[in-house]
Amino acid sequence: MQAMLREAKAGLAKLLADRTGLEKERALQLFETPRRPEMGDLAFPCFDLGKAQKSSPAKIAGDLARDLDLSGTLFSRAEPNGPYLNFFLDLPVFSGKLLRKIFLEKNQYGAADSGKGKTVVIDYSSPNIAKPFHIGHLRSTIIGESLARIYQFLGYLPIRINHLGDWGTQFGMVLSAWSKDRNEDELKRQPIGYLLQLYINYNKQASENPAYQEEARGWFKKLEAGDPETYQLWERFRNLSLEEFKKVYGRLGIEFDYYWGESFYNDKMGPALDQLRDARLLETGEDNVEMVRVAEDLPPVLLRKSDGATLYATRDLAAAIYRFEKFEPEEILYVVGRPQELHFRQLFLLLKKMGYPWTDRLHHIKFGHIQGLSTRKGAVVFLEQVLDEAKDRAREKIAENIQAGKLSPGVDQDQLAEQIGISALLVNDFKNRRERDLSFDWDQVLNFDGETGPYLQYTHARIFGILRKAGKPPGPEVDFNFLSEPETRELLKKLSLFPEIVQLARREYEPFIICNYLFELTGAFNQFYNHHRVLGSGDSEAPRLLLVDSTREVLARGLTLLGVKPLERM
RNA sequence: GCGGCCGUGGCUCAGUGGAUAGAGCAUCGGAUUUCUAAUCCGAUGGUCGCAGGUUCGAAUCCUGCCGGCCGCACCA
Repeated sequence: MQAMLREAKAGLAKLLADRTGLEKERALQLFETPRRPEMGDLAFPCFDLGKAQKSSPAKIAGDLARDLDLSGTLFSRAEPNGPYLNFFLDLPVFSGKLLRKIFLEKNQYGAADSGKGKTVVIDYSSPNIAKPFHIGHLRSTIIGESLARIYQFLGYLPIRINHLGDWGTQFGMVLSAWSKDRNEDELKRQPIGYLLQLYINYNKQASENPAYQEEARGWFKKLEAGDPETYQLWERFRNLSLEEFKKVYGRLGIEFDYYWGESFYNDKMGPALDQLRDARLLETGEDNVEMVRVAEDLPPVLLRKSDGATLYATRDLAAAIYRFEKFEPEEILYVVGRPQELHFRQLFLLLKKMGYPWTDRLHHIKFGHIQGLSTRKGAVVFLEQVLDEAKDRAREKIAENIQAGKLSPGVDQDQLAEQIGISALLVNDFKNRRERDLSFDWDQVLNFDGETGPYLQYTHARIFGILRKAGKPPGPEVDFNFLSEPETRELLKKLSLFPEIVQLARREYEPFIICNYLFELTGAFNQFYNHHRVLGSGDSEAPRLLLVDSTREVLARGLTLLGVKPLERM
């Protein structure tokens, strides 16, 4: 699974294929990483060969170890170990190749042009207008942003779309509530909080009194019909909410290309519905609702309510068609929670039924929802609260470090605390595979020890410390024979994995893979750091400086791909 | 009821066909005259939910059961 440099493996695979008759591709797949470093750097299990040759895997491993000619490869020797054939890197050759490559490619190490000329539309974040940005929205926001950066790094042109929830019946409620009891001062003071309050109160009343329900629907119909006054009011609410959201995006360093909320597709749904009608896919059900049956074992997709108003699915339908026609993307990614899995399955099937040939380019990038995100009293936790608490915690540590003389009092403490807090929050999320439900735990978010954002940042800052004090820039003309200790070897191997890690993260739409890798990388670096000095280490100094600088390059790039800004001191 | 996802040390999670199942937190013990101790080293801790099956080999694949979460026509 974990792979060394691709060429290194490919070379070995060819050797093995020539010698044994095994297919090269198959051999390539079989490579593994040995359980423990002493066993070797790359392992080849011989079970398949044993079966094919009707011989014992252990004997085959032994024979191969004796017969293979490794000259010209990155490996110096092969050793049988039971049914495994273990290869050992020729470290000076390997480190020389690797570190020179990173030195030359700089922040493009791991990048690719496989996405050149291709566009990918990413639909993410998408909070609801008039509702607070709580930490449940964080996942979509940061996963989407990270994917955008990963795609960009691989040469794609990402289109970042924020599919704001700015349309729908719930808006009718807010408008209706406002019409009954408005408070301009409150709206100015805390726009989202106030609009939310209107919505909550109204919703409560509506559940008891059907007349309220009716009235809200009436307001939404009016809005959808384009009534100027209603539209203006709606637009005002929308802008107020958007301003609030942009504050959060600013803190996270995120900029969208388009804020095309659901309202944006208001005039694009008609044609889509006509098309469905022409194709005789649209059926009329109970109370005149209009719907399409997409599969026998799935519920039908409702596209029009009995009062003629549209639904979420109608807008998503129009959006998909519009986006595809406008951008002709290689892929459209919907970074939306797993509870909406059925909705997207239906949507994709619906588009397929309409005859669009690109429906296999649509992907629902689902993620688990956050458990326990409410306070003891049961209120939702706002994202900004969490961010501010993490920031406070970081501020304490910064103050300690200044006191201890590890950090100059001149640093921008607020900016630093902000960045550390953000990394804590983001990494707390990226630590887990995205489809898993995430348990939100204050103690965990505010703990800066171990596998955390601050750990990654701290490692980066330490590296900067060394480079700052080195006094001279690292160079590639060094004696690679001095990079030989076990800790050094492990760090080098981790560095070599980065390009494939990025590819894998894209293939699986999984920022976690990069995050997890960064923990392996920084873990290896910190072991190296605690066992070996760089500055003043004589002949080792120059090669170690190059190694450390390469680590900085990869760590900084990895953090950036996660949406985290690397810190130079902390 | 139907469908989907999940069940791995006290807690949070990696590992999804291969070697003695890993990490972080927590607990206990240790490391700093020298590049930041937000670090590192060590110890304790697991019948991988349960029962069958497939395989040379299963945490991983198949079947059944138990437990939890989510979704299932006019919310988004």
